Amino acid sequence: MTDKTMAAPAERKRGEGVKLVYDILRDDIIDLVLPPGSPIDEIQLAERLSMSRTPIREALVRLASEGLVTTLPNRSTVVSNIDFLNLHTFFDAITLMYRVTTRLAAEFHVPADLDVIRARQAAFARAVEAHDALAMIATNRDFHAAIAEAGRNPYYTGLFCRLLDEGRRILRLYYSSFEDRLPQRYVAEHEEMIAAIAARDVDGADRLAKAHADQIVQQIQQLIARDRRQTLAL
Amino acid sequence: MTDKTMAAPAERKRGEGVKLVYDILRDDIIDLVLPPGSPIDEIQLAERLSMSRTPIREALVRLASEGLVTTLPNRSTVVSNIDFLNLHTFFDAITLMYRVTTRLAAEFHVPADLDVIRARQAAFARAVEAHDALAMIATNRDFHAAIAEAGRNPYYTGLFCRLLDEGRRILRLYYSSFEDRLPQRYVAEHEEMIAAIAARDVDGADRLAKAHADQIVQQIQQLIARDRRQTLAL
DNA sequence: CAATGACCGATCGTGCATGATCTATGAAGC
DNA sequence: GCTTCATAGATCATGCACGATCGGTCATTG
Repeated sequence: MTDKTMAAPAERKRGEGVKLVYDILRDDIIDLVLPPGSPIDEIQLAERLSMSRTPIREALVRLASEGLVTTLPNRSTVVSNIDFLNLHTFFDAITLMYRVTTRLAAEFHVPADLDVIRARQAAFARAVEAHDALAMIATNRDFHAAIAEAGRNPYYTGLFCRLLDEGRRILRLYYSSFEDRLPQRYVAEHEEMIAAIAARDVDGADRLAKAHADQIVQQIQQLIARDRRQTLAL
Repeated sequence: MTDKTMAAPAERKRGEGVKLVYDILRDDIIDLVLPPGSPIDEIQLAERLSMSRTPIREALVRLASEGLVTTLPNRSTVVSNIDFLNLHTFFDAITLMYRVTTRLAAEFHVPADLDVIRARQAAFARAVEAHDALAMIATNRDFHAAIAEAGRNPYYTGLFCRLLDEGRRILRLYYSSFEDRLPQRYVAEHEEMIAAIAARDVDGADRLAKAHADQIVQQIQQLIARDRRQTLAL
């Protein structure tokens, strides 16, 4: 479908086939190259990637267990829908994960973690500078994932990354309506969070994370509300 | 290996093979029938369940994505170890999940949820009555899973159930050392939690959940410490 | 006579079985 | 101790069969 997915007849080593398919599909789903509801045909994919159906099925099983695709028994497997009715559960969970991961990062980080976090923040700032909304979404996710890693709780990082990826899908739906004021604010908030983490100010980090999460939740809700009005206006 | 896993040559419908293998392996891993580190041979399993390797591989992929098994590339897949060094991350995460799920249950439950929760509590009480430690562990998990369901946040329930299952594995290692005093206390604490949920007392439910979680964490830590001493005494 | 609904077969795609191949490991030989 | 080779087991390819959907045909009814 995309040029990227077409160009994969290169030699690949044994044992990397499943991961290859998994990564491609995961990226395409999160980037909405495959929009929710798209059917995923094993045979087409097998031909496109010039491999057999077996590794593709295994990648699909993995994606299904993470909720990114839904397999209809004996029929097809489709990209999972975004459940707009239960978005509040998403907001609730991601806000909590923002908070606990940032808290733990302030508590348990080591100097090397800060280097990674600052590098991710720099990438985010560059994306904002370049007005590249897609890059902003991706680098923002990486920034917070790095903070979570510094907290060193794999249970939280696992859930948090899932939620961040789901957030990427949602934001992609609306990224065209981004304004420049908010991203600049995010850059500043990120800097404050880094400072709190570096100072091992757990409560401060928590407070900033909560405020940051509320910002993002509010932004998404506004984007959705705006979209609703436009839809109704037709 | 067990009689249960042997008895599976019965007819099965198309599309249920993977789920069958997945459920059997999952139960055996959580119940420590397959202790951590056990190698899982696809061919042996295929012969034992009289099916081909394909559905077994797909079940293993699913288990791997949930962290219950670890696949060493191009070698074998083994049952994942319990990481005793990082147990504190487990305790931290499960305590938080106890709290948020109980809070949400107090907020969002409907009357039918309470029926399920009370039924699970009755089953737990019966297990305590019968001094059946294994049943206590299992029914306790079901009780809290029911509370989480009543909270209606699939992100939390997903992580919480994973943590509860991991807790089952840990407890199984030490279940022989259970005393009768603690389970009785758990029954009483469960009753208080139900009352708080039914009364929609969010803060009270939170407080009780935290106390309950602390109890359980403390118990596990004591069991481990006792085991350490015994190990050193050899 | 036209419209609607049930039955039936073709077709597509998944679910499972099995064969072929490669890789890592451990044992044997130098 | 290093190299070579045999072997076990994972990884991938391919073939077959079942199940579901879709279109057509025919009977029934207004």
